[in-house]
Amino acid sequence: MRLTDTTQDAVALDGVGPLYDQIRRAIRDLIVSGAWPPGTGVPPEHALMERLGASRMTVHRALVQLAREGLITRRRRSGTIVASPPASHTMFDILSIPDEVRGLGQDYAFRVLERRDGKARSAEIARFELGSAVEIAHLTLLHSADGAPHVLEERVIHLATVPDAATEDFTAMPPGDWLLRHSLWTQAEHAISAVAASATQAGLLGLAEGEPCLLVERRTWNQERPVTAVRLLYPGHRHRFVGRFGPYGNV
Amino acid sequence: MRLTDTTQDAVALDGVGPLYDQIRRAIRDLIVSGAWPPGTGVPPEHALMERLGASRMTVHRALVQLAREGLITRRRRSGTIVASPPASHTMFDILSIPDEVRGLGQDYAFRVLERRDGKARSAEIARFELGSAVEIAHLTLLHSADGAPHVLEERVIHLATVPDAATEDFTAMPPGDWLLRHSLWTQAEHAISAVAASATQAGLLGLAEGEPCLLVERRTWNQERPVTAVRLLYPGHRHRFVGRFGPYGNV
DNA sequence: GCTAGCTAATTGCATATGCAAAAAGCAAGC
DNA sequence: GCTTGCTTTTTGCATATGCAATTAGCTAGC
Repeated sequence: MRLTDTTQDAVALDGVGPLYDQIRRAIRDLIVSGAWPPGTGVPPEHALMERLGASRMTVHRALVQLAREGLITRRRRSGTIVASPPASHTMFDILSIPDEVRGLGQDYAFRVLERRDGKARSAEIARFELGSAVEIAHLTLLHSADGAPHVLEERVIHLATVPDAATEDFTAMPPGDWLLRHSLWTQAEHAISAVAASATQAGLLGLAEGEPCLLVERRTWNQERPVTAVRLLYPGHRHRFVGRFGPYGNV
Repeated sequence: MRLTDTTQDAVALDGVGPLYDQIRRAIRDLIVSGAWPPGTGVPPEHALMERLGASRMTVHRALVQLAREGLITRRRRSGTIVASPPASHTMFDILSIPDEVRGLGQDYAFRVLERRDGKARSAEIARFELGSAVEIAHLTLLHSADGAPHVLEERVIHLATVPDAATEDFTAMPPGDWLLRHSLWTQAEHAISAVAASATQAGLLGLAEGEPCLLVERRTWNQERPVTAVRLLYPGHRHRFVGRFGPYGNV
């Protein structure tokens, strides 16, 4: 089954800038907007050439660049398909906590401590910088690695953007992973800071009150619409985020 | 004055992979190795074409890609020159603390609290993962923003790699910035964690003992040779590192 | 000396052409 | 059915050509 009939979609050139770049952007927009989801077959160069009235080399140049950017993968004879979004591109990327734990060679488990759906309360509005009166699911979870507390997660999901979340109980998969599969995001904002664990947090994480923790806050949007916001509290003495790179890019 | 006579350097092709990519890598290597420092004029396309026996389009393709990667900048008629390494490419990049503070619109100042040159002592060896008996300069500094403590820096500089550091007193410029101008780096490793401020640290930063701080540790190398290692301690409640991006790259 | 305008160097872009390489799918032979 | 090899589709690469756009540097005129 073909997921998407790409012949129906207008690869629309906007006339600004070089032709190859117009083509590149037009296809990129179809991909990032979700019109061509991962796995979709991109028309072959000859087809695009005719549809766009450009030479094959020009179309080729656009596609090669998209491939280098990781938006598409190309194989001779098989053709070109839309790639899955890269799981990670910096050390603060959207990453799955199960993957993170398993990547360390430890057993992963999680537990939903609390859940409440409905209009956001004032504490939540302040903590997550929400608009007033938005409908959210509010979750608190504890992730553990080899049985020991790993990270404490507090999350809100915007039900207006992700209505399916209302009927999902998050027993099979933590909400972060579920959202990666059931929603799209186009923007994310991360902040990292150091805070002292409150009494409650310390209790859940097995720390003494006031111990330093790394707080990772992340908010994601899909085209201006908020998707989710999460605060991840990592025990500081047990955790480091590490990255390695050179002046001209990651290695 | 021409910094570098590029006509003397061998743009050496290795015969592996596509020609345009061999050319790209050959020129990239001359740049990242320091043979063509920033500002060096890259030979024009016609010259490379003759020297390499390739067509102009092929040479062009290599140069266009290097330009997109930020290694060179190109202007019609003026030609192509080696670009300065990008100051920053993720939120944990090598960045100048003066720039960081001034970017927040605050006044910057710094003070060297302590300095000792000589063989590394055991505490330093442990803290910075040094080899034994390496010659280092060991510095402690306090950076301030609008008169208030901003970050506490503890740094070692490998004198074998950067001998000039021995005769520099770091009054005009903090060592981080000085190193950016007086040494090359090809690799860096960052780690970020949360720690409690010790009594001494708390005193210098104007905190209470035990308050959470963000600890950024960074080590840099130039082709396997260690250049410097630094531990930056930021008051946690006053500091956040923020980054914003989309699934397909920074915005 | 100064300015306006020309010249020429250099990169940017698009096209056409031809061949190479990979690999999916088909056909022939066993 | 299974394998072998051929055909054909699709991308990958290199070249040649021609023109456009930019602009450094020169020149002529004042």
